[in-house]
Amino acid sequence: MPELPEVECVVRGLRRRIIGRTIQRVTIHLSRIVRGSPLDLAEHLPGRTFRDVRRRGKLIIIGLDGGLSLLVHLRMTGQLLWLAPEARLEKHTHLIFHLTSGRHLRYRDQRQFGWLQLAESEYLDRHPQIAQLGPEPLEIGRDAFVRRLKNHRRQIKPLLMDQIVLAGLGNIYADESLFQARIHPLQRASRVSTVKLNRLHTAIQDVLCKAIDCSGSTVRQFRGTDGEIGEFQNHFRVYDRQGQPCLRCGRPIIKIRVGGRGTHICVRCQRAPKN
DNA sequence: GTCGATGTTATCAA
DNA sequence: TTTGATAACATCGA
Repeated sequence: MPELPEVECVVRGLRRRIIGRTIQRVTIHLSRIVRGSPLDLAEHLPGRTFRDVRRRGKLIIIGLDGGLSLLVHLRMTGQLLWLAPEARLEKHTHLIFHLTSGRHLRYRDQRQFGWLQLAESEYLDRHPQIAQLGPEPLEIGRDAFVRRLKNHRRQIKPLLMDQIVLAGLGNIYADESLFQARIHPLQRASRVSTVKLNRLHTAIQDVLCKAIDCSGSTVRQFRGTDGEIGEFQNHFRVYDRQGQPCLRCGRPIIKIRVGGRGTHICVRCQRAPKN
């Protein structure tokens, strides 16, 4: 579910809520979602205080005192919810942080693909989930971005979604960015002109920033930390708009399959590659 | 009831 | 090097 903008909104919500709060205990209802030893987590977290929350790609990094960090990946349907202890226990709640204030931070995940993992703060940069990640799309400069993409002969959409190449784009924002830059998702990256790649760099930053301002997109069931839904889905120009007219030229948006993922394009605005 | 799809990613085969 | 298929899982809509 969540891509960079959604994860960024969760991170901001967490910052507002949990910094300075202390964990009293942790209850784990589905141990599979904890990477490493679930017992470690239940043993080492009580007594620790949340110090900072940040994001790297789609990964949430929560710093605790005593040199520990908690990594959380929401994958498709993960949620981190800030709730009163008496709040109804919703289905698919797999883990609960009971804070000394009495509040709950609950991890919920319908499809159970997401995970949490304890890590030593000192070695985060070498953590496999972090060390592998490509640059942040909102931080990389235009020329570095163009050089990075030009290096590859792959189809540009799967390339954009490859977290080693660029960290944070997923299916929705890849489609929206390619449409805005007027690039066909099947185009080989090395064959896209510099002009178009420049445009893509701008498009990605524009789309991601707007989505963050809209609190993300809620297509199925994304929720922020306070349970709020996003509203960027109301601004989609291609994603999930198959059959509806292109907002730029009027041609109906079509849905194709690229790299195994549903992909939305305007065939007039995004010219098909010749090969 | 069945099938295919869903915002992610790891892995394997070709 | 790149791709497609498959798998993890629950739910929804056709």
